[in-house]
Amino acid sequence: MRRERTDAARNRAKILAAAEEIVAARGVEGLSMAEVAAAAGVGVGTLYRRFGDRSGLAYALIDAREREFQAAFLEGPPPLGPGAEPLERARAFLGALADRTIEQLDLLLMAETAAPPARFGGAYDAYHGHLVMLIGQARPGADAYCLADALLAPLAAPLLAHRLRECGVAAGRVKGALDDLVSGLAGA
Amino acid sequence: MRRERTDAARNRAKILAAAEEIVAARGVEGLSMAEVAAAAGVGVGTLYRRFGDRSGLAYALIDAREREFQAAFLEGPPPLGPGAEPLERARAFLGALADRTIEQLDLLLMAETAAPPARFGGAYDAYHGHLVMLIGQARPGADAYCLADALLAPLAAPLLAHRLRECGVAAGRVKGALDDLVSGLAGA
DNA sequence: TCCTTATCCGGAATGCATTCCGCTTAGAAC
DNA sequence: GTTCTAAGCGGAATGCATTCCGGATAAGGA
Repeated sequence: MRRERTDAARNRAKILAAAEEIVAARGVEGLSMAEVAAAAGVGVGTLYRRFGDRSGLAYALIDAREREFQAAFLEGPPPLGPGAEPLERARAFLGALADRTIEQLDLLLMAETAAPPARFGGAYDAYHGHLVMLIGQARPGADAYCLADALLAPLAAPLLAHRLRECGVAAGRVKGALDDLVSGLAGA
Repeated sequence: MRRERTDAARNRAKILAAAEEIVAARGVEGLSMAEVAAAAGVGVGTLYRRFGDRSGLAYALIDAREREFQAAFLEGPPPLGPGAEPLERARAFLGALADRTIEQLDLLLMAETAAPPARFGGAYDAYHGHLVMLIGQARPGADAYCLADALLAPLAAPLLAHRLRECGVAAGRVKGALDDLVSGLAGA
């Protein structure tokens, strides 16, 4: 796997910029592959070569704003970063992730039509791995791997979007429920 | 809202039968709207009038096998039906739902591309309501509504499909994790 | 039995994601 | 500077879900 060719890198940047602009102007629904390609001045084939498909493009847009969040929970100050109790970190992490998810709900709604490989790789994997570590510290005997999935699942964009937008549920309640579940893990 | 016209009812049945047949023969991927319409001997417009869209058709196929399950947890014998402790019922229910979800994974994968209204109405609502009742009994003060969503979320088809098929996770582990979470709710 | 009309039907038309493939070019080797 | 080739490019072609709308028809009332 060699370094990306300079024309390819240039095109990637142009595409991302064009996509951001379109999303800002007309929202996520207005984001059609043909239009992004035209705005970026490349062919649609190029777009697919770089991002795989529509949801791959959405993930790329999300990932651009992803780095700082990962830094915060990996090496930032407590309670998110190291220093706090594992379950307290887990609660803080899930709360922060909920906020983040809500912020980018439309983009995530579009991204989550992706096929599993893309969907559960990348950022999901990072979140999952982080939780596995924290749960493993707090409850050495437990199936941290599956518990981490179970705690991440309630933050799926479609469910969140429905509850917050259609049912009038407040974000705080969702976080509260997750807190309860994490707290329940302590006593076993 | 009057009764369905007889020709409409006949077409609905023909469409469902044709769809079942195609799924049995070629799997869910082979299920194209045009093909179902042709096999049923109706126009595609009819199909859309009746089922809304592709995922609506998938839900209709699933719902056909849904009645008996609902009966089991509403009025069947314990531990699924009435008679057992609420949290024990909740564990039994989630375990049974997991089995059921895994059985129909392909159909659900197709159905869950649906927009929220269809996706979180119908069967989901029934499951959710049931859990809300059980959690309410076990923990009067808790936010049963959000906790129920959180416990149902890990059974989302895409996550389950990925973990079981790509990662080699056994179904029992997923159920075990849910058991742990439910058990954690007891001590609070 | 004959009207009336709300409901339903069919399938052509549309729009968009995705694929395909022959052409072009960056960049390494000499 | 020249050559070579893997990587990249464009955009026409394809396939499928979804929409549209003029024509048919079930069903209740006169």
